[in-house]
Formats: sequence, structure tokens, C-alpha cells
Amino acid sequence: MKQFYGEKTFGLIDCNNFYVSCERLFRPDLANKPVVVLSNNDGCIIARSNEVKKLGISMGAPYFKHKALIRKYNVTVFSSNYPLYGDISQRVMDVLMQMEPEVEVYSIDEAFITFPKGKYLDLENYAGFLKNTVQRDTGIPVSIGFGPTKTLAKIATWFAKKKSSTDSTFVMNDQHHLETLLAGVDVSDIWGIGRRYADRLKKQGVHTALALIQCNDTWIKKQLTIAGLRTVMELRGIPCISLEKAPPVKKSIGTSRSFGQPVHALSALQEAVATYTTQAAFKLRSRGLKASIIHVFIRTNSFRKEQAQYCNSKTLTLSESSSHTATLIKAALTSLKAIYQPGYHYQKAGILLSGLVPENYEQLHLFNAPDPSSISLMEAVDTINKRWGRDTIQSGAVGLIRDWCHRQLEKSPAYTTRWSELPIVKAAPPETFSVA
DNA sequence: TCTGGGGTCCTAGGACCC
DNA sequence: TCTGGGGTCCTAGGACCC
Repeated sequence: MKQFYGEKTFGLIDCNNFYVSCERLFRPDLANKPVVVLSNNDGCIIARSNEVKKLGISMGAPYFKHKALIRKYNVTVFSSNYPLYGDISQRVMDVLMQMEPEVEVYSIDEAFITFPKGKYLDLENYAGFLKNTVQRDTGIPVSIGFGPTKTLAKIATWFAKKKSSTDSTFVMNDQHHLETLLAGVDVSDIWGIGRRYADRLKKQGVHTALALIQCNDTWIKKQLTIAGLRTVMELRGIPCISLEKAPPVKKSIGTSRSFGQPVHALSALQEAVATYTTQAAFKLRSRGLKASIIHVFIRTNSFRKEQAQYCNSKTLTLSESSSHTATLIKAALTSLKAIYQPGYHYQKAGILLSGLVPENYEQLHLFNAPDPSSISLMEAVDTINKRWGRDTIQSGAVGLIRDWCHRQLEKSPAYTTRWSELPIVKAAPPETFSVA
């Protein structure tokens, strides 16, 4: 492979229509039938079965705009069920880690692997073996691409999905002429080139990955920054992005939601912000971290051009980092009060915690002693909420009426993560299978 | 009526210091 | 009246990813 530098082969394992595949695991009657999964608040379509893709419904499309089509073609609709998807994802990753020593969990539905060039004599065969093993052990169909860099492995996976053949794998090897392959890839389909950059490149006459790798490096850096230049090097076959086996240290943790209906009152925003802070603080403690910076934002609906628009945010630095829910809520509500303006239709609020340090990292305020009772209180609350559900014990600030809560009308059960929602399999005649 | 959420990285520009 | 230059840090905004 003369044009490919580097000693390693990279692979990308990408779950097909992942959220839809997860829902189908427990609804085998939906195989080969059109299915979509909605975003939070049932707002956008974020996963589509192949049948739905053929109807021309695009990724991220607003649900309400396609309701008629969805009804017409009898598409089954699910609200998103992240506990289910997270659990199935873990199973897929476990299978890969049993097969390969070097695995990077890149996202909920993708993993990179890498191994020395030449480890497997027949890469096509190995890709098929990997794919079949994941499918057999988890029920999730995947596509797999191999290439000499991560970016080219991504492109190989793109070819694997594009091919109408059933094997869903693609290996970039000596038989392929890299330039011929890249001539068939639109710049917008390159990992790292988003819509803005793609538009910009096309305006200047660069339409394909092949045209891009032939551009001058200085020009590329000016157009796409150093990150874009790295992408181009990878497209040329020079590895610049390495495999990250350990998940990177978190720099921020946030929670934000759109409301189920417009919100006007400060009191409702306070409940929402307190609720999001509670959730973020729980995530913080689950990762063994404390935060010292808390950022709160509120905004109106920018799609409603006819309405008065307002968005604002405020960042507060705590005198001492904390993971204590009440402390964080107090700071969040102080910021909220400072930015709240009456008279607007608010659509979304959120909080972002940063300045994260390990919980055992002590940087005490000169005059404040730590309160050991607050630590044991939080531990008790987390234990109870893990056992009985996350709403069991909460701060009074989160409210009781909560009419701002987001919608999730079509949610499937937490089949694999909640005892009360386990699927019940009934004995059935051969060749049929039903789930109650 | 109804348009997601959670992240990361890069750069430009201002503040500040010596 | 005339009034430097370089380094660092921080932040906002824009780009990207799934």
C-alpha cells in the first residue's frame, strides 16, 4: 500500500440506526418496518430505520413537520430511552473489547479499534467476523470500515453503508486507488468538515475529498484552522489522530432542556433550573468530581421570529468547589435571578458546571471548614435515588407541579435497567416470538 | 400547537503586566 | 505635543462531533 503511511490499521465499528435497532431488539415485530426515535421533548427525529430514510425524512427533522407522512406510512414512533440505549451500547463495547485489545469508545454507537498492519491476513474476512459476532451476541447490526487512519476508516464505513451489498463492511487496501475513492466523497461527508466548512469549501470550488487533499496546506489551515489541516493529512493517509483508549477527563458537565410549553414566571424557571442543577450535581458525584464554576442560561424560542427574543447567561465562581446539590442550586438561582427578565416566552434553560476537580482535591476557602454532614447527606440521597428512582428525594426547590416539564409521550420501557420494566417472554409456537 | 442535548476544540480580541 | 512591544490569561463566539 504505497500511498498509505503508518504501521497501523484503524477500524470503525458503527451501529446501524442505533436507537432504532435498540427498540427493535424488544419489538421484533418491527423488523423491516418503518421506525423513528425522537429527541428529548419529542422535538426532532434523531434516528430513522432504513425504511424511513427512503421516505426522505432527514436526520434531525422536526417531528411535527412530518407527522402526516409518519401516519400515512404507519411509522412506529418512540421517544428516546437513553437508559436502554446506554445499556445496549455497553454490551456492544464489551463484545469488541473481548475481541480487540485496543478499543476506543468514541460515542454511544461507535468505536474505533487499531491493530498492527498485517495482524490479520484477510481484513475483509475479519471485518465480517467482527460484524457477525457483535450481531450474534447483542442483536445489533453494525457497519465496519478499515483504513490507514481514523478519518479514512470513517470514510470506509461510509462506503460500507453506501454499498447496497449485505455485508456492510469495507476495507481500504492495496487494490483501491485512494484518489479514486476520495473522488467519490463529497466534502460534507468528511469527518471533521461540517456544513459551514463544506459550504465555504464549495464556494471556492472544492467539492470532493480528492480536491481537498490537493489543496495547499497554508490555504487549508486558513480556511479550516489547524484541526482541518489535521483532517486533510489523515485523508492523505498520514495518521494524526491517535486512538484514545481511556475516556478523556471531563471538563464540563451540564444539563439543559427545552420546556414542554413556553414558560413565563420566574418561579417556574427556578424549578426547572433547580431540577437541572440536581441532575448535573448527581452526574458530578457519580464521576467523583466537584465543580467551582456554574453557568446558567435561559432563552426564548429562536424559531418563533414573531416573538420578542431574549437570551442571557451568567457564570458564577464558587469560593470553594462543591458537589453539594443545595450549594449548587443556591448559586444557580442567584445567577438566574440576575438574568431573568419578565415578559418573555422562555423555551429553554440549562446549567453547565465546570472548573471540575476530583472530590478529594481540597482547595479550601480560608475561613470555611468543610462540613462532613453534607457529604454523608449527599451519599444517602444518591443511594436512595439510585435504588428507588431519581425523583425519590429532592430539594424542595424543584417544585411539585412542574408544568414546564418536557414531553415524552412515546417512551418504551427501560427493558434492561429497571426490574419493574423487564420484558416478559411468553412461550409461543415455533417460528413466532412475542413480547408482552 | 409542535424545531434535542451534551460535549470538545480553536481563534480572535481585550485586559493586564512588565 | 510626542507615548513600545511582547507575553499571558481569559472569554466569547464559532466550528465540529454524535
